[in-house]
Amino acid sequence: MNDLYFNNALRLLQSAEEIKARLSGEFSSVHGLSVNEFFLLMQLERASLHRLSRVELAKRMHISASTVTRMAAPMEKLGLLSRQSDERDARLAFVVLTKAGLKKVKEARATFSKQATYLFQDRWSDDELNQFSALLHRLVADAPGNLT
Amino acid sequence: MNDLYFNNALRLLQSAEEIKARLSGEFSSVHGLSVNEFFLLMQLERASLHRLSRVELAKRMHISASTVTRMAAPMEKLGLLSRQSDERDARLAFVVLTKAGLKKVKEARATFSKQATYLFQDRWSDDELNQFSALLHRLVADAPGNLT
DNA sequence: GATATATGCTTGCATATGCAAGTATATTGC
DNA sequence: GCAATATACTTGCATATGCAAGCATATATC
Repeated sequence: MNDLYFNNALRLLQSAEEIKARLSGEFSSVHGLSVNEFFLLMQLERASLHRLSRVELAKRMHISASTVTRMAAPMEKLGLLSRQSDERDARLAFVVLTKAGLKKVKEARATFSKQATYLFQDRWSDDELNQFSALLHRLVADAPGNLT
Repeated sequence: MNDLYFNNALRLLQSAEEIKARLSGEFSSVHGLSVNEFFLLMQLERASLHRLSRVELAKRMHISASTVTRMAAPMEKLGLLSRQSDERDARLAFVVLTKAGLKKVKEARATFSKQATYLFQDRWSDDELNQFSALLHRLVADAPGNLT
């Protein structure tokens, strides 16, 4: 058992929980979104044509296909998403970001950015931030849903 | 909006999700535990007298008190935990790690460590690991449930 | 071209979790 | 010492999520 590996992984997970806990309150009150819904919008914002099949979205978000179905339904009612079928493959049901969805994700991104700033600013230097960013990049660069 | 802060926070959250997704499968099949149950055991392992009140445990884990109640019940049936009241304050119901629970958390820690090793080894040098660890420490050092 | 297999999505059920209300006990203010 | 308030825990309800089964469509095999 290597304590250096162990501690790093543990600290990373605990840091993520801290951040997520801090984000979730503001997200729901200000934007009416959960953090996961925000991530879904970001995946679509980044995708070509602002759309993804449900299965692809599930893979990128590390969630099940059924969860995508159920997450998308209420956001579609709110007008943030719409549904689009594929002409060639009738099985496909794309989740598409609407104009309103695009606006929403940009607003929510500002909240996320503000919280991230609180977290790192005054605690880390720009050099350290860049180091950290480069190291994390190696962990997520080849992940299917990497948003950075 | 500062993209450096934003990207770091996002990468950190995405890395954590990657790791958690990778861990959860092996944890449930090998140890019969969820990752969160493992974290609960680790909190108790680290606590003085191997015990914590439910409220304190909830704070350290960023979960609600009711979730602690419900997580502890089945683990108590399995003999990993027991319940202890306080003589002075009858409201308190400590969650106590049993001998079997201590054994289980040590086994599970080996799994966690193995996965952490897969993740970082060959990708990061020891120097980088130490840098990363120090930076993360600043994020979680003052958190109530910091396990490192 | 018919059958078998694979893929994408949805739905039923089980589990996990938070919030708010309820209950029991402690503490505070007077 | 009593009433008001605070704290610790539990429970009912609502929401979120995964798994497995089911359905529709596509692809492969022959």
